Amino acid sequence: MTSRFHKLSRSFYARSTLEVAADVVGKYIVYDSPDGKLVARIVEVEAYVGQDDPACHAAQGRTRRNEIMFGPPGYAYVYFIYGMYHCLNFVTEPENHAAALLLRAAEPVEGIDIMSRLSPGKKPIDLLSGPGKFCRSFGLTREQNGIDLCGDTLWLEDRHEPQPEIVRMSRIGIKEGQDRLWRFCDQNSPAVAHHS
DNA sequence: TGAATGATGCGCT
DNA sequence: GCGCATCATTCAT
Repeated sequence: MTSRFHKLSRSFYARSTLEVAADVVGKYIVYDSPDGKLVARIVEVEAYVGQDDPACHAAQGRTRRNEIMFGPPGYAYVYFIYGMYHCLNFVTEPENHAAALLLRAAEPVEGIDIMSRLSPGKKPIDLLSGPGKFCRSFGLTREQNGIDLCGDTLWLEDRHEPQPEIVRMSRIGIKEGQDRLWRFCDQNSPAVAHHS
């Protein structure tokens, strides 16, 4: 039998970041990790869009850290923050348009035992309910920066579920650019920060 | 239940 | 040196 699950192709990412953001909520992220297969349902993302977005890492131009954002779409951008956490992004828009989606929260689906080993003492719903927690529970670090999301290691899947009810909110943890409603959430997910 | 804070190290001025 | 796309803990109400 053929799989009902469809890996998202490069063209999915090669669009306006806000379009991709609205579409990516409710999709699944799959990681063929060294410890086993991990699957989660995406419920919260934030858009960071190019040179005109003061909160975007690419706002000050190209650097060693952010260069993956300037490349072609459909790649993973992983960075280290606050001395102890990592954050995962999906690069969007055509090459030289530096933009990405920050994965803020997801619901664990498969490999919960593995995630719990990486983040001890957490209830399943709290394993992936934040960008730092997601990377910790998935075992993602800067070693995974630059992975091709159209390859066989880390990718997104459409599992053909009904489109979730999406609410747009202000982005979290930034000083400038809070006027833009560029946080996209599944309104009904218990893993979403119910913050303003 | 919400506000304040410390942990901790890299990236860039 | 300073700031940071976070989180867990502490303390106040």
